Amino acid sequence: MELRDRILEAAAQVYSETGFRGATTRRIAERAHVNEITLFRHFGSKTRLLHEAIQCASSSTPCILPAQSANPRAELRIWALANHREMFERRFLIRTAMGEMEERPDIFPMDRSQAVCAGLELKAYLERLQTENLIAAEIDLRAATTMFMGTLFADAISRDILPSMYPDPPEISVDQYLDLFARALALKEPLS
Amino acid sequence: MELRDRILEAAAQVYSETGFRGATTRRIAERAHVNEITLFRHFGSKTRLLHEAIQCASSSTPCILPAQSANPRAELRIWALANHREMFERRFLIRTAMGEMEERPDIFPMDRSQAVCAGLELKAYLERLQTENLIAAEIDLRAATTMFMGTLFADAISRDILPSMYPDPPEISVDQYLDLFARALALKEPLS
DNA sequence: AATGCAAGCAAGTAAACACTTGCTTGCCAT
DNA sequence: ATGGCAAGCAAGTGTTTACTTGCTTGCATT
Repeated sequence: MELRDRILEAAAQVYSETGFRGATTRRIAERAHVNEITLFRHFGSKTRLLHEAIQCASSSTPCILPAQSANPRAELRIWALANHREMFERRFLIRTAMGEMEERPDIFPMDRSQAVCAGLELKAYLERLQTENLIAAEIDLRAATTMFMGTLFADAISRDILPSMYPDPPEISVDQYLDLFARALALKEPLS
Repeated sequence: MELRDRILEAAAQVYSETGFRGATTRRIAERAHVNEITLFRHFGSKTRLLHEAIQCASSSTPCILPAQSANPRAELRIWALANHREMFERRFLIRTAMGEMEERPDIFPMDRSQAVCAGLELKAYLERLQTENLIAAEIDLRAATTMFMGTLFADAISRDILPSMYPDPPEISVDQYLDLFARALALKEPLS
């Protein structure tokens, strides 16, 4: 079962680089070191192959924020870095899929994407902190979540094409974002 | 000279919807209600036509922050809304161009894009406020600028494909972002 | 040794693509 | 009225595309 995975990986790569129209069966076959006909024997059509390949390439194991928060600042740091890394590693796929979203809305399940799930998890985590009075009560946590996720997302997909805007490595940038975010939320550390 | 502009507009539209490969000369000609050959007579080749069309479609008149800030909060609100609107209206072009950035890096001049210029302007504006002690001195304004621009940018290009994440209209969302941003900066209003 | 299956190879099909050529039509200024 | 110019139309070029068919090769199981 090694060949099938090799084809799927090649297809996802070529799609990420050149989009649906640019991902010709010839190019995918070359990248996978496989005869073009093998693609059709395994997946039936280019469309089905790319669907499966993108599904595979976009699935990920979500990073989880702890239910009991001992050190919110440190926990958020680890979580934000992990999520930024996930999005950054998939930036080619994300950018291409977003660019083709109107033409092929079903090829990339945005509703269950990394960013949306992570956003929901972050919001739940912050709400817990708010009930523990570690976050000011008047803060709108949905806007805060959207703002922070937007910051991480924009960084992950723009960093490599706008180097002048993102001169620092992700670890430093995420720290800076978290500093500002903590100020905005008036985040307090829990007692002892 | 109306025909030339009609072709350019049609080309930019079709490109935004379907990308470079999808923007066939036939489709562009149909959209512009023009014979396909007219495209070649006017622009020589598909590549040159699309280059010019995208150049046209991405040029914009930047919204300017005042040099003397009387009411930072209100000034930032107007500025942020105008910039969000600019990006939102061009979201199809931005998404498509970003998706094809590696394959065709020169087709969309990202370095001089709306977002980058706006970011520089915002940073200069905030630095002025910081020298007037309206912003806490220890704030890293470059990170703050990147964060706010990232929030605006992610909102503008994701809002229509992730409605569950952006339920409020832009005017309300931008207000919420500004609330949080002002808290993060510890922004004060100038005296009298 | 015989069978079956997975993969490769050669060749071809119909459609779409960018772009060209030759000729016709309509309009505007002289 | 006549000339020039901008646009349309018809037809065709060579290339690339997804996908098919017929046949061969190699390997693993019985």
